[in-house]
Amino acid sequence: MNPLIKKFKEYGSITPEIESALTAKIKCRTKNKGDYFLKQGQVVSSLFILETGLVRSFYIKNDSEINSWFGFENIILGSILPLFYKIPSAENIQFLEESTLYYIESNDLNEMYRKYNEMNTIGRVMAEEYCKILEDRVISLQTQSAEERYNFLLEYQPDAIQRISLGHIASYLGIKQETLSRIRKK
Amino acid sequence: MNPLIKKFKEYGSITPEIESALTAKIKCRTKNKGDYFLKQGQVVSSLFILETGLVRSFYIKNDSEINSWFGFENIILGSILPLFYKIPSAENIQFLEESTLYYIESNDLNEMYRKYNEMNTIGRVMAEEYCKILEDRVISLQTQSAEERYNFLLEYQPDAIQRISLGHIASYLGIKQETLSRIRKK
DNA sequence: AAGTGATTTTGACTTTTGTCAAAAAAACAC
DNA sequence: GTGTTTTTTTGACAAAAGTCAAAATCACTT
Repeated sequence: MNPLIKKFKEYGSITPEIESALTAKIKCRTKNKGDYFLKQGQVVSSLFILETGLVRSFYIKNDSEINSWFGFENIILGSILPLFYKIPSAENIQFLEESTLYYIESNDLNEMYRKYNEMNTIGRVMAEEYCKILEDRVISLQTQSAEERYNFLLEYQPDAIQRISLGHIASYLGIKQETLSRIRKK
Repeated sequence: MNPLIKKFKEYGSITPEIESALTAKIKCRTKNKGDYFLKQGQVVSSLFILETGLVRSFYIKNDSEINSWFGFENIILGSILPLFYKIPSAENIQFLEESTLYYIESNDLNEMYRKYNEMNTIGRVMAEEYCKILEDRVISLQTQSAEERYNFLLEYQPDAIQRISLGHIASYLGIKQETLSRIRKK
C-alpha cells in the first residue's frame, strides 16, 4: 500500500472516498544522494515519507551548514514554513542516500483539508505529534550538554550514528566536528 | 467576550452550537504570583489563555530550574505532554505575576474534537502554529549564540526584558545569570 | 528614611568549546 | 593494489562560558 496513506491511517480513519482522492494526489519519486527535495527560499512544499533512504534538513549560517533534523524511513517529513503558511522555506532538505519517497504537495493537502473534514483530525494529530518531537528537541537543546545529547542519540537512534557522517552529526548536536571526535574518544 | 473563544475564532469559524458548548466548558480563574498552573508529573492539563498576567514554564535539571517559555496575555498556552497524550507533564507552569486565565481541560477539549468535526480544523491550525513557534525556537537555539538570542529577545519581545527578572531570562537563553549580566554590559 | 531581602554586578579563576593546521584513517574509483 | 578524495583524529592555542564568593544595587515594608 501507498506508505503515505498507510501513515495517515495511523493518525485517523480514512473513508474509501478520501483514500482514492489521496491516491490521485500522492506522487512517488526516486532521488539520488546529494539531490535536493527543497531549497531555501522555495514557497511550495510537500509532506513526504521515505520508503527507503535518508534525508537531512539544514540551514545556512555564516556560510556554514547547520543540520536541524534527519529523516529516516516511514516517518512523516516536510518543511512547515511553506507547508502550513505560504512563506519561503528557511531550510534546505537534501538526500544523504538514494531515496524513494511518496509526497503530497501543500496545495493538494490543503484542498483535502477543505473538502474532507475528517482529514483535519489526521492533520491535527500529525501536527500535535510533531509538536511533541519539537518540544523534546527544545528541551534537549536547552537542558543537555553536547555530550549528553550525543549519548542520547547513541541510545535512541543508533542507526543515525551508523549511517550519518560525524560532521553532520556534530552540526546537528550544535558542536564542532573536532569536539565531537574528542567526546567520542572517551 | 470569553478570550479563549475569541482566540479560537482566529483559527477557524465556530457555530453558535459549538460556542455555547465551549462556553459551558471553559473556566476562569485568578492566580497569585508564585502559584502553579501545573506541576511536573501531573497527567491532566488544560489549554489556557491569560487575560492579564505572566506565566513561565520550567524544567528541573540537576536541582536547578531551566525556563523553557514565557506566556503573555492573549496567547494560547498549555503543556502538550498531558494535553495531547495522557502522559505526565515534564514541565512546571508557574505564574510570575497575578494572573487571570481562561482554560479548558484536555478531556473537555478532546470531547469537543470528537463531537464537532469543525473543531479539528481549529485544533490543527493551532497545533501548526505552535509547530512554527517551536521550529523557530529550535533554529534559534541551534544557530544563534547566547548574545544573539538576547538581542533577538530585546528586539522582538522588549516587554519580556522589562517584566522578567534577569535570572529567569538567562535560564531561558541557556546561559548563567552572570554571563547575561556581562553580555548586557556591552 | 532605614532596614530587610532579593536581584544584579564584579572579580579571579576553571572548564568547556572553538579555531586552525596538519596528520591519520577510511572510502572510493580506476 | 595504487592513487585520490573524503572523513576523522590530533595538537597547540584562543575564545566563550561557567563557578564561586563578595559587593553593589534595587524593591519593598515598616
